[in-house]
Amino acid sequence: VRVENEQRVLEAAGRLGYAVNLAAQTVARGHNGAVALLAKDIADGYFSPIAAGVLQAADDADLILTMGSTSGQGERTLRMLAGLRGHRPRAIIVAGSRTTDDRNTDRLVTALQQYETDGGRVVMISQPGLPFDTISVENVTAGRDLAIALHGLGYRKFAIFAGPGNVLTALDRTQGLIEALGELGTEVPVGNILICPMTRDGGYAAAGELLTRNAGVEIVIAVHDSMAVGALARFREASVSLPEDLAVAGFDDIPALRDVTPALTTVNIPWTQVGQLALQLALSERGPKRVAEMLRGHVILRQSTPALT
Amino acid sequence: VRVENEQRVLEAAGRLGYAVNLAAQTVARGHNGAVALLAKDIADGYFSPIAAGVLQAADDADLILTMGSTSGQGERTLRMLAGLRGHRPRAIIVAGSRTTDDRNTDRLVTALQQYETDGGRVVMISQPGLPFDTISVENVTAGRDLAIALHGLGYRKFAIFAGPGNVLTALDRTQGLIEALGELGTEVPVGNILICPMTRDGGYAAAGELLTRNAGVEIVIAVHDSMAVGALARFREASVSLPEDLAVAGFDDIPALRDVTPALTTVNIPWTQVGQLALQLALSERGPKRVAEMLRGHVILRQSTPALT
DNA sequence: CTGTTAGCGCGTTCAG
DNA sequence: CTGAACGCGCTAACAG
Repeated sequence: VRVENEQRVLEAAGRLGYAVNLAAQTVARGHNGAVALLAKDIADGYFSPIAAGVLQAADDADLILTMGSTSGQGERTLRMLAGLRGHRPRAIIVAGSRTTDDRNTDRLVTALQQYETDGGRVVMISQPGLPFDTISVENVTAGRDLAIALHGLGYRKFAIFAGPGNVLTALDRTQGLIEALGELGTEVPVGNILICPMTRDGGYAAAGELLTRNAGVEIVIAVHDSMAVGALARFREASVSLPEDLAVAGFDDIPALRDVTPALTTVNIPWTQVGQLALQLALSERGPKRVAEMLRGHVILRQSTPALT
Repeated sequence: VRVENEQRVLEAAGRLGYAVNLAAQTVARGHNGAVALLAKDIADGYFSPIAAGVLQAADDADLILTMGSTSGQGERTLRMLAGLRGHRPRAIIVAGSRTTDDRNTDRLVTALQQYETDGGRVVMISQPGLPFDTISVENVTAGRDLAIALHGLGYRKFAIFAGPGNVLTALDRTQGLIEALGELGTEVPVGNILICPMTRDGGYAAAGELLTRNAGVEIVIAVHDSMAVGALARFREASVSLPEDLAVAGFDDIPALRDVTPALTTVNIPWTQVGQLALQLALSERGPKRVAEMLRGHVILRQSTPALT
């Protein structure tokens, strides 16, 4: 293109206040260049670290991210997916733990495969075992590592805020905890394993429940930090001194932990890296065989779980 | 439409995995039905209550919200606006305090007027004095009310974390504080007014600065809660007992205050209502004369500012 | 109520 | 390197 003409056009465009019509581009090209994130199980007000990881990765790649969050409802997830598809994203990333009893998984898979047939790209986060490229996290190992670390500090009387009974992430972490403790000779009484929503308020409620039982517990482990934060608030209300009277630990190392007292022991999960890998995968061509990568977390000991002397 | 035919079409659509092409709809209709939120000055990790208010309102109205956040940079805001326009939203809401020295305001106004000419709808939040429909907040009054309340509790030695020197919201709140205190006979020494970014980290840094000065202050007022939360963290690190040795107050009543100790005194700003009004305005036809509504906040006293005896 | 037709703004040909 | 023509999937306007 001649420079002179380019200038002339640009100048005219500026004068007339022209703005590209991305919708028209999308129609002509078949997709809109953006990546969609379909997130289930977003925890509470504290924005899910999963989403945050993908978001940051998208930002670094200078990519637009369309987001849809559904409250774990299978039916709603399907509707949301249909809506997202309407925008013709070049890739869809599905994040959030799968549940053991979701009858809609099949329909989800079908819809996503349909989308792939239409030329889209699908990447799953935290949902191993589905027929798509997947990035996930070693939740059982994370549970084991945390249990071993805390047992090493001298803790023996555990309570576990185990999350809902059907969320795989919660189940895996709980399993890891119980398994490792068992191998170390420490049993967790069934009564000390509390089922509750994986949210701040869920942790708050479970803490209240635990208080009424007076179970002589030394430490509470919540399978997600947001629950641990809620528990902290409830214990504080009940004038339990932390961490002297009771230790607390969580999982994920969410950013909100910065402003919590005492500083919370947790298992850092490299969500940013998960997000980057997922995005990278989403932008790449689909290979002949399915990618299935697993990442590990690492325990971070902080003031909420001092060594018992 | 005959029910029989509708069924037949729907069934075929499901079988073929049909998904509407919203982009094509947008091209044909001229806009995409969504409302865009162009937010400046998003505070820190804690998502701006302004955006949260609009988001909630949009959710209630079952509307899709396109968001663009710019870090207060005038140049970037313009580029972002161009990008948003490309998506053909039916309305654009511009949120975030205006600054006194932004040379790009004129260009922003021009671009937005161009958009209005093309049939779009523009609504401003917190930026009074611009030629568009506007919802804003009485920041001077909020400052005055908080000052009067705290003076009433017995406080006389104030420090103010005043935010950046060019953000109108920060300036107005600071002005209200100083004015009202002056009328009550309490002067705030210029050295006790700290300029800092309107973020958690800004408050954290300002608190550190204040500690080195040893100014004999009874109470710190930050012009935004996120700064107050940061200050809390810094004071705690320095083993200042709160609120015994030092009181702290903020503005906005952001949700993150729930998990902060001690509970923070603040001025609740009805951001949800602001968001609702803005959205309502954005969906309505533009009237002959400009709408300019002002909302008031109200002081909430909590444990961080006990009465001095 | 139904079938038909003309654009919407842009990418992608294919000639000039 | 440039201009013209076609088609993307859909809405709106119109005729049957």
